[in-house]
Amino acid sequence: MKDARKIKDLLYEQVARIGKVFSSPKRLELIELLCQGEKTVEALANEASISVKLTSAHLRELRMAQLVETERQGKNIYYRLANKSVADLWVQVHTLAEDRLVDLQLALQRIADQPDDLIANDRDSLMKAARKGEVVVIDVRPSEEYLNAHLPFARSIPIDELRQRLSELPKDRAIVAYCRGPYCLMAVDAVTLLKKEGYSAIHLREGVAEWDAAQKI
Amino acid sequence: MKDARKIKDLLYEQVARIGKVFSSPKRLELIELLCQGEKTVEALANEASISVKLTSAHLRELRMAQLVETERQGKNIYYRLANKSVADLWVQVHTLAEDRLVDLQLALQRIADQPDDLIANDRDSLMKAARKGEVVVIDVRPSEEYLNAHLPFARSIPIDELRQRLSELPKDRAIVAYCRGPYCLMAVDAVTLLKKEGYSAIHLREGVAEWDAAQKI
DNA sequence: TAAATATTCCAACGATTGATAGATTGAAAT
DNA sequence: ATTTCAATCTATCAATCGTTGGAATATTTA
Repeated sequence: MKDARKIKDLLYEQVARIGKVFSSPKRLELIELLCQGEKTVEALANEASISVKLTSAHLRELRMAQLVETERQGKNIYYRLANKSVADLWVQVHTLAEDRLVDLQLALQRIADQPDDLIANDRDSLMKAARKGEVVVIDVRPSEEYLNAHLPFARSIPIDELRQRLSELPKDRAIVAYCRGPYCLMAVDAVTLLKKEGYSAIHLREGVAEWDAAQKI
Repeated sequence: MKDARKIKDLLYEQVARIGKVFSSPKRLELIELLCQGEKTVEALANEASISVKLTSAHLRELRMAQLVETERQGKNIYYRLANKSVADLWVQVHTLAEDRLVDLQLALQRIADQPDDLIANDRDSLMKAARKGEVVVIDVRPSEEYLNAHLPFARSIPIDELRQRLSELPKDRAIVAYCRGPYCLMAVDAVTLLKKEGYSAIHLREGVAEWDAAQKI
């Protein structure tokens, strides 16, 4: 059976097509953005700070690996993840990275002012507190992303509007802010602003994708 | 905040270090082998049909991504996965690949003679049947791999010894054979042999890694 | 101490990839 | 029908990767 080798090579090659998608930083960023809901090429390019052309090229890779679907709506072409398990895989990849790579751990620690992990470990108690109204959970992503999906009991206050809408928030309870995930800095900024204004604010590292992936394990 | 961009780039770059490991067919094969237990460089090279040098180079990538650990035992250096979640990630990557890539589905169907999936869907009933002795589950991998970990109720009959040890197996019950996973052809060969010899044999696509990963979801 | 074995390091080759610029498609608006 | 706009395709260059061969390292064995 000499061709057993050929068959195996073919199989692993196919799987590597998926792995390849997750091997480029910019593609990872695009995947994380797509975890927040469908987006146009231009929107993705802006968010990821790369040219539309390059974005299109990366999205082509995603399309060829069958990980995204496209749909034309008027002038624009919207991309979305083909499957929820793509988001789950993204979460598992970055979780493993955070687990194994010291450099990444250090970089993440430098971003957020420490003790915000007490919550990530403890989803149930956060939900209980949110349900009872003991804490206020705010989603600081753009409102379209909130509408697409959000954590239970979360209120939408996009980071751009936060300063003007501070009066909506109570000062006697903790404000928990989250955004797209651990690599999105919007929640960090929100917490910084809130603290400066005298609120007791907590940064939740997880986004909707991380939350969902954690729920089902 | 211009350097928000720099921070993000750094973070995604780190995660891509993990993704990159899963982007090469040969590295994937090495990971699957390491899922079966610790192995020397030479053993890995033989199993993957590549030179020791190339194996060493690929293992270097794995080491730099902190996904494997090494230990010297006498003359040899043994590699093992640094963490169970590396095996889980491998399972999730190849599962997503099988889910999305038609080419891969077709290739897998061509290997096995169809209706062996009835079991994969149905782990509990297989276990019940195995517990009651209604079916005989055999692990056709090398015995070291069996010793490292195996499915409950499984008996070790390495593929090389199967022909001589046929008398150990009953003809009045179904024999379920499994090996390293869906890309390993040992169980397929075992089933082919058993059927030719008049046994009723069933191929279980999953290996220990797949089984474990499925259990905890 | 020398020889044998297992593995890694180093240098080099062609193949592939990420990124950029220019030309092209294809739907929508005038 | 023509213009406009979003997105893709093509060509290109430098950088990186997979692979191979030769030299080097470290450990065991004689």
